Amino acid sequence: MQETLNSWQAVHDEVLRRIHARDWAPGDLIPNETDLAAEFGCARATVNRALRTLAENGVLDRRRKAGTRVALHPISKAILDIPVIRHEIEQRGQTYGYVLLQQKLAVPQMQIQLAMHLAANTKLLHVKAVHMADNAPYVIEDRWINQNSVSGANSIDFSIISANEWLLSHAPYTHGDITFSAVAADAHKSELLAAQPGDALFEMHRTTWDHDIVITTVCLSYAPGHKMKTTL
Amino acid sequence: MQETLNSWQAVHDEVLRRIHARDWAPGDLIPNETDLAAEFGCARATVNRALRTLAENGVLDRRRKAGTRVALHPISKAILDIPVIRHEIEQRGQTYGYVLLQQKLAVPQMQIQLAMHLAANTKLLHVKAVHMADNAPYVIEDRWINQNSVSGANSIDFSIISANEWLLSHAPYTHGDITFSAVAADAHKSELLAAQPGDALFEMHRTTWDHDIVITTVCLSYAPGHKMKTTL
DNA sequence: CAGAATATTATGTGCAGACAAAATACATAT
DNA sequence: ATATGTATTTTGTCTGCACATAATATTCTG
Repeated sequence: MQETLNSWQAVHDEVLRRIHARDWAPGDLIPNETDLAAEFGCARATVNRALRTLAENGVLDRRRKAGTRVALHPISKAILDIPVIRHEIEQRGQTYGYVLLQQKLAVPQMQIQLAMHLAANTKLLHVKAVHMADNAPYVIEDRWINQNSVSGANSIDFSIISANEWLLSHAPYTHGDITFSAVAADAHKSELLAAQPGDALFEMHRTTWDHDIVITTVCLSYAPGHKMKTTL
Repeated sequence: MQETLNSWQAVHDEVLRRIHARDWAPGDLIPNETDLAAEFGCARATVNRALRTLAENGVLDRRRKAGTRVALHPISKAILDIPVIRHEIEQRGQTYGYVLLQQKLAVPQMQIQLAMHLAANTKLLHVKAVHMADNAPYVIEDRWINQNSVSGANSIDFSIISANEWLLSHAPYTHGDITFSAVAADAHKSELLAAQPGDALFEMHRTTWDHDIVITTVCLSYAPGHKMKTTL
C-alpha cells in the first residue's frame, strides 16, 4: 500500500511516474478512480482532478464505463503564445520601432475575400506596416480590417499605435484561425525586410471573428532566420 | 437576479459573454467567487471551476486576495497538436508511405551535440527517412536518438516502423522544446522532396527529454507549400 | 515613523456524498 | 437471430463544508 497522497498534484505526479516507469504502459487500462482513491488514501474527487488534468494534456484517454487508459500516442500539444509584437520585441531587450506604410480603404483580393467570408466588392481598411527590432526590420504586418465590425477603426491613426496593438484591446474576438507557413520573399517583401528576393520567410496568417462576423485578417512576414519557439 | 446557472460550463459561458459584451472590460475586477455563486445560484466550487478554466485560457488573471480581473492583454494561445506523421496523413484521407534512407551510428555535428547537451564524440543512432502522402514526398525526418536513454533502439529496424512512431510509444518524455522556422531548400533536401533548390521549406526542430536525459532530436523538413493550421 | 506582528480577504484545494450521463453487457421479447 | 429494453459500471460534476495559502490591510510596538 502506498503512502497517502492527499493532493491532486501528488496523485498527478505519481500516476505520471508510473507511466514513465512503465508500470502502466501505453494502451494499458489503469485502476478506476474509486480504487486509486482507496490506494492513495484520498477522495475520489482528488483522483478525478489529477486524471482529468492528465487527460487534458493528452497523457491519458478516458471514457465513461470504458475506464482510463494510458494514451497510445501521447499527442504532443505545443502551446504557442502569440503576444503583441511590441511586447515580443521589448521582452528580448530590443528597442521597438514601427513604420506605417499604408492606411486606406480598398477592396481586397479574392483570396482575402474568401478567407473573410465577405460579399464581393466590400471595402475594407487596409493597413500595412513594418515592425522594427533594434532598427532592423523584424516583421511586415499586412492587415485588412472589417470597419463594420470594429467601431472607430476608421478614425484611428495607425501611425501612432499599431493596428496589432489597437485591435487587441478594442476588438475582442470569440475565435480565430491561424496558419503558419514558409514562403520565398518576393521583391517587395525582401526590400521591406532588407533581405534578398527568394529568401525563405516564416509567415503567419491569422483571421479573427466576433461570433460570425469577421474582424480582421493579418499576414505577418518575418525577417529571414526568424524562429518561433515553445516547449512541450 | 440571474436565472440559476448550475453547471460550470454555463457559468463559464456567462462570464465570457459579459466580458465580450464589455460589462466587464479588460482590467476590471470582477465579483468574487462567493458573490458570483450567490448570483448564479450555484456552489462556489462550480464558479471556481469556471473561473479557473478561463484563467488557464488566459482570459482572466487571478491572484489570491487580490481577486479576479479580466486580462488586459488576452494573450492568444494557439494550441498545436503534433500528431504522429502517419496519422496526420491518413486523417486527410491520403495514403501513407515511408522510405527509410539511413540508420547508423555516428557522431553528430557540433550544433546537434550542443542542442542535446552531449559529451563530445558521443555516438548516436542517426535515422533519416522520408514520409510520403499519396506517393508524393511529404516530409523529411532527420533524427538523432540517444541509444543510452532508449533501451532497444539499437535492435529496431526502422524500415518497418518509423522512428517517429516507435519512439512515441516506447520512449515517453517528460518535456521537450520545439522550434518552427523557414529555410531555403539545399540540393539534398530539394531532391528528396521533389522540389527546387532554394524553395522555402517549413521546418520543425524538436528535442525531447526524460528528466535530464535527452532522448532524441529531430528535424522535420516539409515539402514546399506545407501549412500548419490551428485555431485560437 | 519604521518595522514587525496580526487580522482580513480572496482564491486554492480537500472531503464525503449524491446523482447524471455515457457506454457496455446482459436479458428478454418478437 | 435480431432487435429492444434493462442493469451495471465508470467517469463527470454539483453541493456544502472545511481548512490552507497567499497577499494585502491594519494594528501594535519601539
